[in-house]
Amino acid sequence: MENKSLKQIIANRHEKLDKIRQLGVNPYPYEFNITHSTLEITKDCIDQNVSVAGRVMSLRRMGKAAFANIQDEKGRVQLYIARDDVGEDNYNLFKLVDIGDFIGIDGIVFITKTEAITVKAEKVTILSKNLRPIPDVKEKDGEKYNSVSDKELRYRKRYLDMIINPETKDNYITRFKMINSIREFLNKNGYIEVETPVLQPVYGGANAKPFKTFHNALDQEFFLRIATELYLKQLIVGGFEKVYEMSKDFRNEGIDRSHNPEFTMLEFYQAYSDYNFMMDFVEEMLKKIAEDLDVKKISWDGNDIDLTKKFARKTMDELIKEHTGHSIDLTDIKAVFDVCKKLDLKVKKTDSLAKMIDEIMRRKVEPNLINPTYVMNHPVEISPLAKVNRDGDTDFTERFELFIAGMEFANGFSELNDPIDQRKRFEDQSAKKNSGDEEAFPVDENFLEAIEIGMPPTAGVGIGIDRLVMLFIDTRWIRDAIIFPTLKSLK
RNA sequence: GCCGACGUAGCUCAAUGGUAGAGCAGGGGCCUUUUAAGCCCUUGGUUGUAGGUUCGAGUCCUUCCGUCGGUACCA
Repeated sequence: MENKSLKQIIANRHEKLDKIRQLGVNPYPYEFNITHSTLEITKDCIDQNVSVAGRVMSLRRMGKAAFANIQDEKGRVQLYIARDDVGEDNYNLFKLVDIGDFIGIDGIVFITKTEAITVKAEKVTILSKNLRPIPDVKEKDGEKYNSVSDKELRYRKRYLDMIINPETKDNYITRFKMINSIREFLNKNGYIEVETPVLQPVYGGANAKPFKTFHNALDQEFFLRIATELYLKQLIVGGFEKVYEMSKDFRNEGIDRSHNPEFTMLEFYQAYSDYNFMMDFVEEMLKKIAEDLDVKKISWDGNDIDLTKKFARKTMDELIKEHTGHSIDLTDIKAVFDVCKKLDLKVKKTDSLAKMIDEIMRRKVEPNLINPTYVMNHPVEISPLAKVNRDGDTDFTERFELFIAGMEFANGFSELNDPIDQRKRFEDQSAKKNSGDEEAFPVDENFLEAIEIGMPPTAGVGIGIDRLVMLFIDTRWIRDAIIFPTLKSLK
Protein backbone atom coordinates (compact mmCIF):
# COMPACT_ATOMS: atom_id res chain seq x y z
CA MET A 1 0.00 0.00 0.00
CA GLU A 2 2.75 2.40 0.87
CA ASN A 3 5.25 2.63 -1.91
CA LYS A 4 8.84 3.70 -1.89
CA SER A 5 8.32 7.42 -2.25
CA LEU A 6 6.06 7.63 0.77
CA LYS A 7 8.22 5.18 2.72
CA GLN A 8 11.21 7.35 1.99
CA ILE A 9 9.51 10.44 3.37
CA ILE A 10 8.30 8.58 6.45
CA ALA A 11 11.74 7.07 7.08
CA ASN A 12 13.22 10.53 6.82
CA ARG A 13 10.80 11.88 9.41
CA HIS A 14 11.68 9.04 11.78
CA GLU A 15 15.35 9.91 11.38
CA LYS A 16 14.63 13.50 12.33
CA LEU A 17 12.60 12.27 15.29
CA ASP A 18 15.65 10.31 16.48
CA LYS A 19 17.88 13.33 16.01
CA ILE A 20 15.52 15.47 18.08
CA ARG A 21 15.68 12.92 20.88
CA GLN A 22 19.49 12.80 20.58
CA LEU A 23 19.49 16.54 21.22
CA GLY A 24 17.76 15.77 24.51
CA VAL A 25 14.45 17.25 23.36
CA ASN A 26 11.07 15.53 23.79
CA PRO A 27 9.32 15.71 20.41
CA TYR A 28 5.97 15.18 22.15
CA PRO A 29 5.98 17.50 25.17
CA TYR A 30 3.02 17.95 27.51
CA GLU A 31 1.96 21.56 27.15
CA PHE A 32 2.75 24.94 25.73
CA ASN A 33 1.67 28.27 27.10
CA ILE A 34 -0.07 30.36 24.41
CA THR A 35 -0.66 34.09 24.76
CA HIS A 36 -2.28 34.72 21.38
CA SER A 37 -4.11 32.75 18.72
CA THR A 38 -2.85 33.34 15.19
CA LEU A 39 -5.66 35.78 14.41
CA GLU A 40 -4.91 37.77 17.53
CA ILE A 41 -1.50 38.71 16.13
CA THR A 42 -2.35 42.12 14.69
CA LYS A 43 -0.68 45.48 14.17
CA ASP A 44 -1.59 46.29 17.77
CA CYS A 45 0.87 43.61 18.89
CA ILE A 46 3.94 45.08 17.23
CA ASP A 47 6.97 44.92 19.52
CA GLN A 48 5.04 42.81 22.00
CA ASN A 49 6.26 39.49 23.30
CA VAL A 50 3.89 36.72 22.26
CA SER A 51 3.64 32.95 22.34
CA VAL A 52 1.81 31.25 19.49
CA ALA A 53 1.41 27.65 18.42
CA GLY A 54 0.09 25.70 15.48
CA ARG A 55 0.81 23.31 12.66
CA VAL A 56 3.56 24.24 10.21
CA MET A 57 1.89 24.64 6.81
CA SER A 58 4.71 26.14 4.80
CA LEU A 59 8.45 26.65 5.15
CA ARG A 60 10.77 28.94 3.25
CA ARG A 61 14.30 28.24 4.40
CA MET A 62 17.12 30.61 3.51
CA GLY A 63 20.22 29.16 5.07
CA LYS A 64 20.61 30.89 8.41
CA ALA A 65 17.02 32.14 8.55
CA ALA A 66 13.58 31.00 7.48
CA PHE A 67 9.98 32.02 7.14
CA ALA A 68 7.21 29.65 8.11
CA ASN A 69 3.44 29.79 8.40
CA ILE A 70 1.63 28.04 11.19
CA GLN A 71 -2.07 27.29 11.30
CA ASP A 72 -4.23 26.99 14.39
CA GLU A 73 -7.97 26.51 14.82
CA LYS A 74 -8.79 30.05 13.72
CA GLY A 75 -6.21 30.95 11.09
CA ARG A 76 -2.57 31.39 10.17
CA VAL A 77 0.35 33.59 11.06
CA GLN A 78 3.79 34.02 9.58
CA LEU A 79 6.93 33.32 11.58
CA TYR A 80 10.49 34.46 11.07
CA ILE A 81 13.16 32.25 12.54
CA ALA A 82 16.77 33.44 12.32
CA ARG A 83 19.83 31.71 13.76
CA ASP A 84 21.12 34.85 15.39
CA ASP A 85 17.80 35.41 17.19
CA VAL A 86 17.20 31.90 18.51
CA GLY A 87 20.80 30.81 18.95
CA GLU A 88 22.72 28.04 17.27
CA ASP A 89 21.30 25.12 19.31
CA ASN A 90 17.67 26.13 18.86
CA TYR A 91 18.26 26.79 15.18
CA ASN A 92 19.71 23.31 14.73
CA LEU A 93 16.56 21.94 16.35
CA PHE A 94 14.44 24.05 14.03
CA LYS A 95 16.25 22.48 11.07
CA LEU A 96 14.55 19.22 12.04
CA VAL A 97 11.07 20.74 11.74
CA ASP A 98 8.92 19.64 8.78
CA ILE A 99 5.68 20.82 7.26
CA GLY A 100 3.00 19.15 9.34
CA ASP A 101 4.76 19.49 12.71
CA PHE A 102 3.16 21.37 15.56
CA ILE A 103 5.48 24.00 16.95
CA GLY A 104 5.30 26.73 19.53
CA ILE A 105 7.05 30.06 19.16
CA ASP A 106 8.04 32.62 21.76
CA GLY A 107 8.91 35.83 20.04
CA ILE A 108 8.26 39.44 19.17
CA VAL A 109 5.80 40.77 16.61
CA PHE A 110 7.18 42.89 13.78
CA ILE A 111 6.40 43.91 10.23
CA THR A 112 8.51 42.74 7.33
CA LYS A 113 9.71 44.79 4.38
CA THR A 114 6.69 43.55 2.48
CA GLU A 115 4.43 44.63 5.35
CA ALA A 116 3.52 41.19 6.59
CA ILE A 117 2.80 40.92 10.29
CA THR A 118 5.22 38.33 11.53
CA VAL A 119 6.38 36.78 14.77
CA LYS A 120 10.15 36.89 15.07
CA ALA A 121 11.11 33.80 17.02
CA GLU A 122 13.27 33.91 20.08
CA LYS A 123 12.64 30.28 20.78
CA VAL A 124 11.20 27.42 18.78
CA THR A 125 9.56 24.51 20.63
CA ILE A 126 8.57 21.31 18.90
CA LEU A 127 5.13 20.32 20.14
CA SER A 128 4.40 17.28 18.00
CA LYS A 129 6.55 15.70 15.31
CA ASN A 130 4.76 14.79 12.11
CA LEU A 131 5.66 11.34 10.76
CA ARG A 132 3.50 11.24 7.65
CA PRO A 133 3.41 13.97 5.01
CA ILE A 134 0.37 16.18 4.57
CA PRO A 135 -0.44 17.33 1.05
CA ASP A 136 1.41 20.58 0.46
CA VAL A 137 -1.04 23.18 -0.64
CA LYS A 138 0.31 26.45 -1.97
CA GLU A 139 -1.72 29.58 -2.04
CA LYS A 140 -1.45 32.85 -3.92
CA ASP A 141 -4.02 35.64 -4.05
CA GLY A 142 -6.53 33.37 -2.38
CA GLU A 143 -6.14 30.77 -5.09
CA LYS A 144 -5.02 27.32 -4.05
CA TYR A 145 -2.57 25.16 -5.89
CA ASN A 146 -2.16 21.43 -5.50
CA SER A 147 -5.23 21.44 -3.29
CA VAL A 148 -6.70 18.04 -2.62
CA SER A 149 -9.42 17.41 -5.16
CA ASP A 150 -9.93 13.75 -4.31
CA LYS A 151 -13.31 13.69 -2.57
CA GLU A 152 -12.75 10.19 -1.31
CA LEU A 153 -9.70 11.29 0.60
CA ARG A 154 -11.60 14.25 2.01
CA TYR A 155 -14.36 12.01 3.36
CA ARG A 156 -12.26 9.08 4.52
CA LYS A 157 -9.65 11.27 6.19
CA ARG A 158 -11.69 14.25 7.26
CA TYR A 159 -8.83 15.48 9.45
CA LEU A 160 -6.73 15.99 6.30
CA ASP A 161 -9.61 17.81 4.66
CA MET A 162 -9.83 20.07 7.71
CA ILE A 163 -6.09 20.76 7.75
CA ILE A 164 -5.86 21.47 4.04
CA ASN A 165 -9.23 23.19 3.68
CA PRO A 166 -9.75 24.88 7.05
CA GLU A 167 -13.03 26.37 5.84
CA THR A 168 -14.44 22.83 6.05
CA LYS A 169 -14.66 23.41 9.79
CA ASP A 170 -17.07 26.30 9.27
CA ASN A 171 -19.81 23.88 8.23
CA TYR A 172 -19.57 22.03 11.52
CA ILE A 173 -19.40 25.22 13.50
CA THR A 174 -22.66 26.29 11.85
CA ARG A 175 -24.09 22.88 12.68
CA PHE A 176 -23.08 23.27 16.31
CA LYS A 177 -24.63 26.74 16.53
CA MET A 178 -27.82 25.55 14.87
CA ILE A 179 -28.25 22.65 17.26
CA ASN A 180 -27.56 24.95 20.18
CA SER A 181 -30.19 27.33 18.93
CA ILE A 182 -32.76 24.53 18.66
CA ARG A 183 -32.03 23.28 22.16
CA GLU A 184 -32.29 26.78 23.54
CA PHE A 185 -35.61 27.27 21.81
CA LEU A 186 -37.12 24.03 23.07
CA ASN A 187 -35.73 24.39 26.59
CA LYS A 188 -37.03 27.94 26.81
CA ASN A 189 -40.45 26.63 25.85
CA GLY A 190 -40.49 24.16 28.72
CA TYR A 191 -39.39 21.05 26.89
CA ILE A 192 -37.50 18.20 28.55
CA GLU A 193 -34.72 16.52 26.60
CA VAL A 194 -34.78 12.74 26.93
CA GLU A 195 -32.88 9.74 25.63
CA THR A 196 -34.72 6.68 24.39
CA PRO A 197 -33.31 3.32 23.25
CA VAL A 198 -31.17 3.04 20.16
CA LEU A 199 -31.56 -0.74 20.36
CA GLN A 200 -35.23 -1.52 19.89
CA PRO A 201 -36.84 -4.98 19.94
CA VAL A 202 -39.52 -3.72 17.55
CA TYR A 203 -38.82 -0.85 15.18
CA GLY A 204 -41.39 1.70 14.11
CA GLY A 205 -42.36 5.32 13.83
CA ALA A 206 -41.36 5.59 10.18
CA ASN A 207 -41.39 3.57 7.01
CA ALA A 208 -37.86 2.36 6.46
CA LYS A 209 -35.71 -0.74 6.39
CA PRO A 210 -33.88 -1.16 9.68
CA PHE A 211 -30.42 -2.38 10.61
CA LYS A 212 -30.52 -5.61 12.58
CA THR A 213 -28.20 -6.56 15.39
CA PHE A 214 -28.04 -9.16 18.13
CA HIS A 215 -27.61 -9.10 21.88
CA ASN A 216 -25.70 -12.18 22.96
CA ALA A 217 -26.55 -12.32 26.67
CA LEU A 218 -30.25 -11.76 26.04
CA ASP A 219 -30.11 -14.08 23.03
CA GLN A 220 -32.32 -11.62 21.21
CA GLU A 221 -32.45 -9.72 17.96
CA PHE A 222 -32.57 -5.93 18.14
CA PHE A 223 -33.04 -3.21 15.57
CA LEU A 224 -31.25 0.12 15.44
CA ARG A 225 -33.96 2.74 15.69
CA ILE A 226 -35.40 4.23 12.52
CA ALA A 227 -37.26 6.82 14.62
CA THR A 228 -37.85 7.71 18.26
CA GLU A 229 -41.58 8.38 17.89
CA LEU A 230 -43.08 5.36 19.64
CA TYR A 231 -40.92 5.80 22.73
CA LEU A 232 -41.41 9.55 22.99
CA LYS A 233 -45.17 9.11 22.87
CA GLN A 234 -44.95 6.60 25.70
CA LEU A 235 -43.39 9.42 27.72
CA ILE A 236 -46.42 11.59 26.95
CA VAL A 237 -48.57 8.70 28.20
CA GLY A 238 -46.40 8.64 31.32
CA GLY A 239 -47.07 12.27 32.10
CA PHE A 240 -44.41 14.41 30.45
CA GLU A 241 -46.13 17.11 28.43
CA LYS A 242 -43.26 18.43 26.33
CA VAL A 243 -40.40 16.14 25.35
CA TYR A 244 -37.75 16.09 22.68
CA GLU A 245 -34.86 13.97 21.57
CA MET A 246 -32.01 14.78 19.23
CA SER A 247 -31.23 11.31 17.98
CA LYS A 248 -29.05 9.41 15.60
CA ASP A 249 -31.46 7.28 13.57
CA PHE A 250 -30.46 4.48 11.22
CA ARG A 251 -32.08 3.43 7.97
CA ASN A 252 -30.79 0.59 5.88
CA GLU A 253 -31.31 2.23 2.53
CA GLY A 254 -29.50 3.74 -0.40
CA ILE A 255 -26.88 6.44 0.01
CA ASP A 256 -27.15 9.51 -2.16
CA ARG A 257 -26.52 13.21 -1.95
CA SER A 258 -29.31 13.75 0.58
CA HIS A 259 -29.34 10.40 2.41
CA ASN A 260 -26.87 8.87 4.82
CA PRO A 261 -27.59 5.55 6.60
CA GLU A 262 -27.14 7.21 9.97
CA PHE A 263 -28.48 10.68 10.37
CA THR A 264 -29.63 13.08 13.04
CA MET A 265 -33.29 13.61 13.71
CA LEU A 266 -35.04 15.90 16.11
CA GLU A 267 -38.42 14.72 17.31
CA PHE A 268 -40.58 16.63 19.76
CA TYR A 269 -44.05 16.10 21.19
CA GLN A 270 -46.35 18.42 23.02
CA ALA A 271 -49.49 17.34 24.86
CA TYR A 272 -52.81 19.14 24.44
CA SER A 273 -51.83 20.65 21.09
CA ASP A 274 -52.53 19.88 17.46
CA TYR A 275 -50.80 20.20 14.12
CA ASN A 276 -51.91 23.80 13.67
CA PHE A 277 -50.03 24.73 16.82
CA MET A 278 -46.99 22.81 15.62
CA MET A 279 -46.89 24.57 12.27
CA ASP A 280 -46.68 27.88 14.14
CA PHE A 281 -44.11 26.47 16.53
CA VAL A 282 -41.82 25.05 13.84
CA GLU A 283 -42.04 28.32 11.92
CA GLU A 284 -41.03 30.23 15.02
CA MET A 285 -38.18 27.80 15.63
CA LEU A 286 -36.76 28.16 12.13
CA LYS A 287 -36.97 31.93 12.31
CA LYS A 288 -35.11 31.87 15.59
CA ILE A 289 -32.38 29.66 14.13
CA ALA A 290 -32.00 32.02 11.17
CA GLU A 291 -31.80 34.93 13.57
CA ASP A 292 -29.24 33.21 15.81
CA LEU A 293 -27.14 32.36 12.77
CA ASP A 294 -27.67 35.89 11.49
CA VAL A 295 -29.22 34.67 8.26
CA LYS A 296 -32.09 36.56 6.68
CA LYS A 297 -32.23 35.29 3.16
CA ILE A 298 -30.83 31.97 2.13
CA SER A 299 -29.40 31.47 -1.29
CA TRP A 300 -29.53 27.72 -1.65
CA ASP A 301 -28.64 25.81 -4.77
CA GLY A 302 -29.43 28.86 -6.86
CA ASN A 303 -32.74 29.56 -5.13
CA ASP A 304 -33.38 32.64 -3.05
CA ILE A 305 -35.32 31.68 0.01
CA ASP A 306 -36.97 34.17 2.28
CA LEU A 307 -37.26 32.85 5.81
CA THR A 308 -38.70 36.03 7.23
CA LYS A 309 -42.03 35.83 5.46
CA LYS A 310 -44.98 33.85 6.75
CA PHE A 311 -44.72 30.20 5.72
CA ALA A 312 -47.37 29.16 3.20
CA ARG A 313 -49.91 26.49 4.26
CA LYS A 314 -51.61 24.53 1.55
CA THR A 315 -53.47 21.26 1.35
CA MET A 316 -52.44 18.66 -1.16
CA ASP A 317 -55.45 19.23 -3.41
CA GLU A 318 -54.80 22.99 -3.45
CA LEU A 319 -51.18 22.43 -4.38
CA ILE A 320 -51.98 19.91 -7.09
CA LYS A 321 -54.45 22.33 -8.61
CA GLU A 322 -51.95 25.17 -8.40
CA HIS A 323 -49.02 23.30 -9.94
CA THR A 324 -50.71 21.01 -12.45
CA GLY A 325 -53.87 22.92 -13.31
CA HIS A 326 -55.97 19.88 -12.53
CA SER A 327 -58.64 20.15 -9.90
CA ILE A 328 -59.32 16.64 -8.67
CA ASP A 329 -61.15 14.82 -5.94
CA LEU A 330 -58.28 13.07 -4.20
CA THR A 331 -60.59 10.32 -2.96
CA ASP A 332 -61.54 9.35 -6.50
CA ILE A 333 -58.88 6.88 -7.60
CA LYS A 334 -60.04 6.85 -11.20
CA ALA A 335 -59.84 10.64 -11.47
CA VAL A 336 -56.41 10.67 -9.86
CA PHE A 337 -55.18 7.93 -12.19
CA ASP A 338 -56.40 9.84 -15.23
CA VAL A 339 -54.57 12.96 -14.11
CA CYS A 340 -51.39 10.96 -13.55
CA LYS A 341 -51.65 9.70 -17.09
CA LYS A 342 -52.21 13.22 -18.44
CA LEU A 343 -49.11 14.33 -16.55
CA ASP A 344 -47.04 11.47 -18.01
CA LEU A 345 -46.37 9.95 -14.62
CA LYS A 346 -45.35 6.35 -14.27
CA VAL A 347 -48.29 4.79 -12.41
CA LYS A 348 -50.09 1.50 -12.75
CA LYS A 349 -53.84 0.93 -12.44
CA THR A 350 -53.07 -1.43 -9.56
CA ASP A 351 -51.17 1.22 -7.59
CA SER A 352 -52.81 2.55 -4.47
CA LEU A 353 -54.47 5.94 -4.42
CA ALA A 354 -51.88 7.18 -1.96
CA LYS A 355 -49.02 6.16 -4.23
CA MET A 356 -50.57 8.01 -7.17
CA ILE A 357 -51.07 11.16 -5.12
CA ASP A 358 -47.54 10.88 -3.85
CA GLU A 359 -46.26 10.58 -7.41
CA ILE A 360 -48.03 13.81 -8.42
CA MET A 361 -46.73 15.60 -5.35
CA ARG A 362 -43.19 14.40 -5.81
CA ARG A 363 -42.88 15.08 -9.53
CA LYS A 364 -45.04 18.10 -10.09
CA VAL A 365 -45.46 19.93 -6.81
CA GLU A 366 -42.61 19.48 -4.34
CA PRO A 367 -39.77 20.60 -6.66
CA ASN A 368 -41.58 23.94 -7.03
CA LEU A 369 -41.92 24.62 -3.32
CA ILE A 370 -39.02 27.02 -2.95
CA ASN A 371 -40.07 29.35 -0.17
CA PRO A 372 -41.15 27.58 3.02
CA THR A 373 -44.44 25.81 2.44
CA TYR A 374 -46.43 23.49 4.64
CA VAL A 375 -48.00 20.69 2.63
CA MET A 376 -51.05 19.54 4.57
CA ASN A 377 -53.54 16.72 4.85
CA HIS A 378 -51.84 13.59 3.58
CA PRO A 379 -53.73 10.37 2.76
CA VAL A 380 -54.37 8.20 5.80
CA GLU A 381 -52.77 5.22 4.09
CA ILE A 382 -49.32 6.76 4.24
CA SER A 383 -49.83 8.36 7.66
CA PRO A 384 -50.42 5.46 10.06
CA LEU A 385 -49.68 7.47 13.21
CA ALA A 386 -51.69 10.60 12.42
CA LYS A 387 -55.24 11.52 13.31
CA VAL A 388 -57.75 11.79 10.50
CA ASN A 389 -59.16 15.22 9.69
CA ARG A 390 -61.49 16.57 12.33
CA ASP A 391 -64.03 17.61 9.70
CA GLY A 392 -64.92 13.95 9.18
CA ASP A 393 -62.91 13.35 6.02
CA THR A 394 -61.40 10.06 7.18
CA ASP A 395 -59.30 9.47 4.06
CA PHE A 396 -56.94 12.30 4.98
CA THR A 397 -55.01 13.23 8.07
CA GLU A 398 -53.99 16.22 10.12
CA ARG A 399 -50.45 16.03 8.90
CA PHE A 400 -47.99 18.51 7.48
CA GLU A 401 -44.63 18.41 5.80
CA LEU A 402 -42.47 21.50 5.50
CA PHE A 403 -40.82 21.99 2.13
CA ILE A 404 -38.09 24.49 1.41
CA ALA A 405 -36.22 24.62 -1.89
CA GLY A 406 -38.00 21.47 -3.01
CA MET A 407 -36.74 19.48 -0.04
CA GLU A 408 -38.58 18.06 2.94
CA PHE A 409 -37.44 19.46 6.26
CA ALA A 410 -40.13 18.60 8.78
CA ASN A 411 -42.97 16.19 9.19
CA GLY A 412 -45.59 16.53 11.88
CA PHE A 413 -49.12 15.69 12.82
CA SER A 414 -51.87 15.58 15.33
CA GLU A 415 -50.89 12.29 16.91
CA LEU A 416 -53.34 9.44 16.73
CA ASN A 417 -54.38 8.57 20.29
CA ASP A 418 -57.44 6.41 19.62
CA PRO A 419 -56.15 2.95 20.60
CA ILE A 420 -58.63 1.07 18.47
CA ASP A 421 -57.92 3.08 15.35
CA GLN A 422 -54.20 2.86 16.06
CA ARG A 423 -54.36 -0.93 16.31
CA LYS A 424 -56.15 -1.08 13.00
CA ARG A 425 -53.51 1.09 11.37
CA PHE A 426 -50.73 -1.10 12.73
CA GLU A 427 -52.50 -4.14 11.37
CA ASP A 428 -52.72 -2.49 7.96
CA GLN A 429 -48.98 -1.83 8.13
CA SER A 430 -48.32 -5.38 9.19
CA ALA A 431 -50.41 -6.73 6.32
CA LYS A 432 -48.39 -4.59 3.91
CA LYS A 433 -45.20 -5.87 5.41
CA ASN A 434 -46.37 -9.46 5.00
CA SER A 435 -47.22 -8.81 1.39
CA GLY A 436 -43.68 -7.68 0.68
CA ASP A 437 -43.51 -3.98 1.59
CA GLU A 438 -40.07 -3.88 3.18
CA GLU A 439 -40.62 -0.43 4.62
CA ALA A 440 -43.87 -1.11 6.44
CA PHE A 441 -43.48 -1.57 10.18
CA PRO A 442 -44.67 -4.40 12.42
CA VAL A 443 -47.27 -4.27 15.18
CA ASP A 444 -45.78 -2.87 18.38
CA GLU A 445 -47.85 -4.34 21.20
CA ASN A 446 -45.99 -2.42 23.89
CA PHE A 447 -46.82 0.83 22.20
CA LEU A 448 -50.45 -0.12 21.65
CA GLU A 449 -50.78 -1.06 25.31
CA ALA A 450 -49.45 2.35 26.29
CA ILE A 451 -51.95 4.08 24.02
CA GLU A 452 -54.71 2.02 25.61
CA ILE A 453 -53.66 3.39 28.98
CA GLY A 454 -54.35 6.72 27.36
CA MET A 455 -52.40 9.49 25.64
CA PRO A 456 -53.74 13.03 25.77
CA PRO A 457 -54.26 14.92 22.52
CA THR A 458 -50.73 15.51 21.32
CA ALA A 459 -48.91 16.97 18.37
CA GLY A 460 -45.46 15.87 17.27
CA VAL A 461 -42.84 16.82 14.74
CA GLY A 462 -39.71 15.31 13.24
CA ILE A 463 -37.02 17.50 11.71
CA GLY A 464 -34.03 16.24 9.74
CA ILE A 465 -31.12 18.05 11.31
CA ASP A 466 -28.57 17.23 8.65
CA ARG A 467 -30.81 18.67 5.98
CA LEU A 468 -31.38 21.80 7.97
CA VAL A 469 -27.61 22.15 8.23
CA MET A 470 -27.41 21.72 4.45
CA LEU A 471 -29.82 24.60 4.05
CA PHE A 472 -27.82 26.90 6.28
CA ILE A 473 -24.42 26.00 4.80
CA ASP A 474 -25.75 26.15 1.25
CA THR A 475 -24.90 22.68 0.03
CA ARG A 476 -26.78 19.96 -1.82
CA TRP A 477 -24.59 17.26 -0.26
CA ILE A 478 -25.43 15.72 3.08
CA ARG A 479 -21.76 14.72 3.26
CA ASP A 480 -20.89 18.35 3.80
CA ALA A 481 -23.21 18.40 6.81
CA ILE A 482 -22.04 15.09 8.32
CA ILE A 483 -18.46 15.20 9.47
CA PHE A 484 -17.74 11.49 8.98
CA PRO A 485 -20.15 10.29 6.28
CA THR A 486 -20.70 6.58 5.75
CA LEU A 487 -18.34 5.10 3.15
CA LYS A 488 -17.64 1.58 2.04
CA SER A 489 -14.57 0.08 3.69
CA LEU A 490 -11.55 -0.56 1.54
CA LYS A 491 -10.73 -4.23 1.15
C1' G B 1 -30.17 -1.93 -7.50
C1' C B 2 -29.48 0.22 -12.60
C1' C B 3 -26.81 3.63 -16.16
C1' G B 4 -22.49 6.54 -17.02
C1' A B 5 -17.63 8.58 -15.85
C1' C B 6 -13.17 8.14 -13.32
C1' G B 7 -8.73 5.66 -10.68
C1' U B 8 -0.93 7.32 -13.30
C1' A B 9 4.63 9.46 -7.64
C1' G B 10 2.82 11.90 -0.88
C1' C B 11 -0.37 16.15 -3.62
C1' U B 12 -1.91 18.44 -8.48
C1' C B 13 -1.68 16.85 -13.38
C1' A B 14 0.72 15.10 -18.50
C1' A B 15 1.72 11.00 -21.83
C1' U B 16 -1.97 9.01 -31.11
C1' G B 17 -1.52 1.40 -29.00
C1' G B 18 5.36 2.47 -29.55
C1' U B 19 11.33 4.16 -24.00
C1' A B 20 5.90 6.49 -18.05
C1' G B 21 6.93 12.65 -17.59
C1' A B 22 6.42 17.67 -15.08
C1' G B 23 5.51 21.06 -10.90
C1' C B 24 5.22 20.98 -5.73
C1' A B 25 6.53 17.90 -1.50
C1' G B 26 11.04 14.64 -0.03
C1' G B 27 16.87 14.32 -0.10
C1' G B 28 21.94 17.09 -0.95
C1' G B 29 24.06 22.06 -1.77
C1' C B 30 23.92 27.93 -1.89
C1' C B 31 21.07 31.67 0.41
C1' U B 32 19.55 36.30 7.30
C1' U B 33 12.90 40.12 5.41
C1' U B 34 10.57 35.44 2.24
C1' U B 35 5.51 34.41 0.97
C1' A B 36 3.06 29.36 -5.05
C1' A B 37 10.73 32.40 -2.22
C1' G B 38 14.78 31.58 -5.68
C1' C B 39 19.12 28.91 -8.04
C1' C B 40 22.01 24.04 -8.87
C1' C B 41 21.77 18.74 -8.24
C1' U B 42 18.71 14.49 -6.88
C1' U B 43 15.47 10.10 -4.88
C1' G B 44 10.76 8.34 -5.85
C1' G B 45 6.18 4.31 -10.45
C1' U B 46 3.91 -3.62 -10.35
C1' U B 47 -0.18 3.23 -14.12
C1' G B 48 -6.50 0.55 -8.29
C1' U B 49 -6.92 -5.32 -9.00
C1' A B 50 -6.89 -9.91 -11.80
C1' G B 51 -7.09 -11.69 -16.57
C1' G B 52 -7.38 -11.11 -22.08
C1' U B 53 -6.35 -9.04 -27.23
C1' U B 54 -1.60 -7.40 -29.52
C1' C B 55 5.08 -7.90 -31.97
C1' G B 56 4.01 -4.09 -28.19
C1' A B 57 -1.24 -1.87 -23.33
C1' G B 58 -1.43 3.76 -18.74
C1' U B 59 -4.23 3.73 -23.44
C1' C B 60 -8.48 -1.53 -26.34
C1' C B 61 -11.81 -5.77 -24.00
C1' U B 62 -13.51 -8.48 -19.47
C1' U B 63 -13.62 -9.34 -13.86
C1' C B 64 -13.27 -7.40 -9.22
C1' C B 65 -12.28 -3.09 -5.68
C1' G B 66 -13.21 2.01 -4.72
C1' U B 67 -15.01 6.97 -5.72
C1' C B 68 -17.99 10.47 -8.20
C1' G B 69 -22.48 11.93 -11.07
C1' G B 70 -27.34 10.56 -12.46
C1' U B 71 -31.44 7.38 -11.47
C1' A B 72 -34.38 4.02 -8.35
C1' C B 73 -35.60 3.10 -3.25
C1' C B 74 -35.87 6.30 0.98
C1' A B 75 -44.13 8.80 1.79
